[in-house]
Amino acid sequence: MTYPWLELPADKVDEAARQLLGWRLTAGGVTVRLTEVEAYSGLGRDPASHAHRGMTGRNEVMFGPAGALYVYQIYGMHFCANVVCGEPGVASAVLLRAGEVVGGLEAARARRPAAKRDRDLGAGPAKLMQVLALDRRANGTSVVDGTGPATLHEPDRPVGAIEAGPRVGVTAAHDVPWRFWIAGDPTVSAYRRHVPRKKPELPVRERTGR
DNA sequence: TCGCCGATGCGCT
DNA sequence: GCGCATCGGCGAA
Repeated sequence: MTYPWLELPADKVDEAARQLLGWRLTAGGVTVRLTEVEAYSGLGRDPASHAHRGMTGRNEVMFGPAGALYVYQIYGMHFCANVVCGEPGVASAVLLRAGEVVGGLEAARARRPAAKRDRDLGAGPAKLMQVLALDRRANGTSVVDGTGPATLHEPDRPVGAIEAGPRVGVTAAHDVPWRFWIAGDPTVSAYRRHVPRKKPELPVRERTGR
């Protein structure tokens, strides 16, 4: 199989994100059709990118070859995955935000008992990971050469219209419309602007003077 | 449907 | 020690 987005240079990560819509990710006996993604630039000018401040132990994979999964843990309990794009040395990546379960429906339902409707099964970056039974062990594995737990396959039907808007849950660079989704798809969550978690009121605890 | 909130681990300053 | 590219349950509207 050929992966056109795999060949795109790092500065075209937004184009890679668009191209990834409609591709099918298979892992753990479940297949998901990508309906919502976000681009993150590795050029050093994207403050929202995990790689914005250079290479660290966590984001190391982002600096490697395209086609690898960059998996990170968020809020201590969830995992999210990116597909690394662009040439090695530049940390561009595409976050997988949502998808429609198109294979292995029973397994998907079993893994996400909280989902009330099938369209909710993969409607979120961490939900995708749950449905596909992927976690930190998938970090650094390839989705293009068959050696990893997850594999990407080209779309089996036309993708149709694509829409774009600001990225979700991102504090910085709110003006960049680098979230892409398949227009009208029910698995795409409504956009919510990032609300900084309200800091709990300063502890009213009196200084005990001790 | 929306908004708030707690859960919970760890990377990074 | 702070804050996070989140999710699900709850109560209010």
